[in-house]
Amino acid sequence: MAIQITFPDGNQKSFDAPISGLAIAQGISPGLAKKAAVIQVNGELWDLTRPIDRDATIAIVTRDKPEALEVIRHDAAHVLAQAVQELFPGTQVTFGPSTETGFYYDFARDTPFTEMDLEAIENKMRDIVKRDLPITREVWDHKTAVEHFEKAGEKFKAEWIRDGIAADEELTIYKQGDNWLDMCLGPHLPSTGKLGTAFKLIRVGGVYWRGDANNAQLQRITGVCFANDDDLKAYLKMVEEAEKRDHRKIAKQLDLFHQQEEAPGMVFWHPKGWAIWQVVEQYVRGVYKKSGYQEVRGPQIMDVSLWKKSGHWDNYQDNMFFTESEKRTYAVKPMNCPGHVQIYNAGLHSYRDLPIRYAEFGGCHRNEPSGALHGIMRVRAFTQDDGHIFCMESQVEGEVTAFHSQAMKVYSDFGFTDLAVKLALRPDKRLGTDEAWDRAENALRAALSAAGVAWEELPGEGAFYGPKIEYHLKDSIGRSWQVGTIQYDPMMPERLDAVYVDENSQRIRPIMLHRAIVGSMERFIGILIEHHAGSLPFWLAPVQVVVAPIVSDADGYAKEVCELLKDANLRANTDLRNEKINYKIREHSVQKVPVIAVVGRKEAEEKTVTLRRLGEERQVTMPLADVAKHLLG
RNA sequence: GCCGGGAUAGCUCAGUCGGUAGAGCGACUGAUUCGUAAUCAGUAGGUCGGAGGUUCGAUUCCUCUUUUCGGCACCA
Repeated sequence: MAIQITFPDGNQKSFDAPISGLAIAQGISPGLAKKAAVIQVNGELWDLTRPIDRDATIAIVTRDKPEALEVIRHDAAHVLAQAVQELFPGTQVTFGPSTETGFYYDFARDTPFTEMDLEAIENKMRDIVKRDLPITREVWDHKTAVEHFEKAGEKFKAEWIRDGIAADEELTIYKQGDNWLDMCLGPHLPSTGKLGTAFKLIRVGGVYWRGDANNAQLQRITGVCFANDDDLKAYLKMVEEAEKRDHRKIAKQLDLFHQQEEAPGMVFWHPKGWAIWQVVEQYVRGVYKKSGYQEVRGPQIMDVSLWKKSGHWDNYQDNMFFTESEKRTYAVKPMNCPGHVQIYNAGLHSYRDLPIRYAEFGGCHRNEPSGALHGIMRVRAFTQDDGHIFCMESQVEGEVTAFHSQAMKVYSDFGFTDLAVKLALRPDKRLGTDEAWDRAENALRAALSAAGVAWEELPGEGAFYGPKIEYHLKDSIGRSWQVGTIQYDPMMPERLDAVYVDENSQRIRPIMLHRAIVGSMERFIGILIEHHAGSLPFWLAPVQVVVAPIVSDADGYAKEVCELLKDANLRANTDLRNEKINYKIREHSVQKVPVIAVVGRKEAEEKTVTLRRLGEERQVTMPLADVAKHLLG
C-alpha cells in the first residue's frame, strides 16, 4: 500500500510504508529535522514520531511558529509534572495546559509547594531536558487507563477519565522515557531535549479542582516558556517594567491615595489623587449633559424591604452591608438603580417623555470577598458613573448604539484603544421567563450589529435581571478589567412597579437600561495610572505646572506667574525651596509633573517664562502673557 | 471565602541562630543664592501590625487575629 504525501509546495512523494514526520523532515534536510517541532497532517497537528499511515497533505512546523510554541509550552507542563513527581513521590497529577505566556500544572499534594521548592523543581526540569527522554504516544482503551491511574494512586486523573470521558473513547497516553506518563491529547515534541532552556517557574498558588470552590484544593505551579532564550528574556523584562507601573506603587510615590487596615477595600484620596478624580468626574459630567442625562442623587441607605422587592437581597445579601436604627434594618446601597426607580416613580410619565435618562456619581458599598480586594481596582466602597434609561422596547436599540459610540469616544479620549466588547447572557440564577430573556438578548445583539462591532458572547455571565454588554480594558500587565457596561433590564421596573402611560392611556412597563462608561471611578483611575505609568496627560495631571525660581531673587515673579496660571484654571504650584534648580527639576520630573516653568532673573526682567516638558530637555522661552494659552492649546 | 507568602522609621529595605534595632532617601535645623534630573553639615524619628502563650528575657519561637501580596473562587 503506497502512501501519497503532498508537500506545502504541491510536490508529491509516495512511500511504501507509514513514515514519521521526523523521517520526512530528515529527508528534506537535517537542519529542518533539527528545527522541526511537530507536523501538520491534513490540517491536524501530529507528533513528529507518529507514523503517517494514510495519504496526507503535510507541513513541517518548525519551533519558531506560533503553533509550535503551544506544543513546546505543553511539553514544559509535562516536564514540570515529571520533575515534581520525581522530587515529591506521592504527588498526584491533574491538568497541565499551555497558556498565553507559558504553562501550568495543577497537583494534588497535602503539603503545599513553597517558592523555595520552585528552584529545585526547575533544576529537575532542566535535568529531564538534559536526559533527552524520548516522548512516545500510545493509544489505550478507557478501562486500561482508569485501571492504570487508579493503581498508580492518581485518583483525580482516574476520576476525570471515569466521569469525564465516554467509556468507548480511546485515550492517548504520552510517555516520557520509561517511567513517566500522562494522559494527553498531544501532540508533543519528539523528546524532552527539544523543550530547550527558555522556561522559568514563576509562582505557586492554590486552585480548586475543576474550578469549583466546593472541590478539593490543588497546588498550581505556573511557568513561562518561550521558543528561545531571547524571547524569555524579553518577556521577563516586560513583566519587570509592568510591575513598576503598579497603581499601588505609583500612588505612594506620587502621593495620590492610601488605604489602611481600618478600612479594608476603601480609599483615602489625597489632594493629588482627588484632583485626578475631579478631572475625570467633570469630564464625565460633560458627557452626561451632552447625551441627554439629568443628574440625580439617591440616598446611601434604604430600608431592606426595598432590596427584598428588587431582588438584590435574594441574590446578594452576603455581599451587602447593613445598618440598623430604631428597629429597622437598612441596606447600604450596593447599586443605584432602585433609587433611580424611586425618583422615576415619584411622577407619572407619558410615553412622550421617554426615554428618561438619569445619571449619578453613585457611591456604592459591596462587601466583596476579602481575597478579591486589589488596590483600588477592586474595592468595597466605590463610585459608579451610573445611569439608567427608562424607555420603550422600541427605543432600546437606538439607546444602546448611541451609548456604544459615546463610550468608545470616552475611552479614546482617555487614551485607550485596546477594548474588548462582550455580551453576557442569561445566568442560571435569574429572574424572568426564557421568552423575556430571548427578547432581551436579541435586542442587545441587534444593537451591537447596528453599531458594527465585533463581540464575544459569554453564556451564563449576565446579571440576574438581564443580559449585559461589557467593555473590557487591558492593563499594563495584560490583565483585563471591566469598565463600561450597558444592561437590558425588564425585571426591575416590574419588581419596583415603574410604569409609563402609552398613547391608549394604558399603563405599560418601561424597559430599564443600566449603563456606565468608566464603571467604577476607583478602578478607572487605577487603570489610568497604570496605563500612563503615572505620567498622566496634561489635562489629567494633578499638578500641571510647577513654577520654579532659580534663586530666591525670582520668588516674587514665580508667585506672579503661578497666580496667572491658576487664574487660567491650570493646576499650578510654586517651588520656592532653597534648593538648586537641578534638584527641583529632578524632583518634579520624578513626580511626573508635565511642565516645569523655570524663572530666573532674566525671565523676571523680560516678563517671560521658560518651559520644560516632562521627558524633554528642550526649553522654550515665551512671553508670560502667552503661557496659559500655550499650555491650554 | 480557600491555599500560600509578607507586615521592622514617612518611603525603600537590611538585621537579630531569643539579650528591646540599622542604612539610604525623606523630614527638621544651619550653611550655601546656584540656569535645567540629587549642594554640604548636623539633629530628630521605631511599644519591629494587634492579642495571648513559652521563656529570666520575645521584634525573633508557638497560637489566635487584623491586614496586605500572589493564585483560585467571586464580581449585581
